[in-house]
Amino acid sequence: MDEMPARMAAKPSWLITQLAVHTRRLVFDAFAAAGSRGHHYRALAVLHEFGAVSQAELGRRSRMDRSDVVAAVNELVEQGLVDRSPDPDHGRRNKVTVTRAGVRHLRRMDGVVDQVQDDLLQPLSAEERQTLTRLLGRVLARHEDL
Amino acid sequence: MDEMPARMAAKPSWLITQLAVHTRRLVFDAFAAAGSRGHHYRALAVLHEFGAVSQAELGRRSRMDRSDVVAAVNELVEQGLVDRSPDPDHGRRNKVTVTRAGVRHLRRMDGVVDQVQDDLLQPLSAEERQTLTRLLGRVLARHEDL
DNA sequence: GAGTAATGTTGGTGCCACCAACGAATGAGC
DNA sequence: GCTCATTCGTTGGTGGCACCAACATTACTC
Repeated sequence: MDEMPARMAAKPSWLITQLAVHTRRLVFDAFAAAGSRGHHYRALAVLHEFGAVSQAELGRRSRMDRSDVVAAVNELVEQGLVDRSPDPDHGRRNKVTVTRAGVRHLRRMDGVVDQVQDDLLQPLSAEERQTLTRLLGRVLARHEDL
Repeated sequence: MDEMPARMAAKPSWLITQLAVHTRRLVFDAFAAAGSRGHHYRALAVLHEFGAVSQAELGRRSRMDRSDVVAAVNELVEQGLVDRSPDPDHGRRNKVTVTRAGVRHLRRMDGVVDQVQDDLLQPLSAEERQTLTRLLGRVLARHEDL
């Protein structure tokens, strides 16, 4: 691989965005091979951990725009992995729930995701992986609450 | 900010791609405020550090697709920041060079980029920043040569 | 000299984040 | 109660970034 400018190679912003490109590809390929996609996994994860929620809350918890949630839920409904029904207590709101098949699919994808972590962090020791995760978590947290 | 699923919050792949979103926004906004863009900075950095190169090499060194290089160089030429001329020794190849104004612009953008690093890593100490940079660099290097 | 590779260019694709607007419905302040 | 602001689902669209296919032209390899 050709050498890149030194001023770029040393910048955290470059390292993060560039590594994210590779990461996205790993994740995308792994999901694609299993017939799924990132948005789907995120939605299923939210529904599994927080129970039935509205699409709006689903979007907030999975960091997705409302409009993207619509598409994701549409696709998941079509695959029988979630159910969408109007919330009886709440006129406008939808209640989205994972199906049995959805939970099974989520479990499979959990395995896929774990595999990706291993591919991604291959050059690092267990301790280094932990350090990296901790530091990234702190930086991200800072940027999430403003 | 709403809580996200625990299985996601702990995954390096999630932390990296999600932090990259915030990073891209910081970089994009900072560049936009200075009337520039990421591709432009990358191209100028390559030209400044490696001298006059072909568009193909420019793309390889800045991790851009050849087609994206065409657009970036077009725009930079229009702003007078680079010159594009046919390589005399090489029929098909173009020789791209930074202009005086291009170097000045690059220097300004260097300052902008440095500021972004500070915003980005605010919660970390100097030592932690160094650790993070080193770990990210190692992981990225691994994924760049296969 | 013939076949392969590289170059610049055009014109796409797709993911992901995001925005604007809208009608419908809920919630808060008074 | 009634008004006003907010929330919700949905449609349709933007833009950055990475990437791919094809093509004509030129260089490189054997």
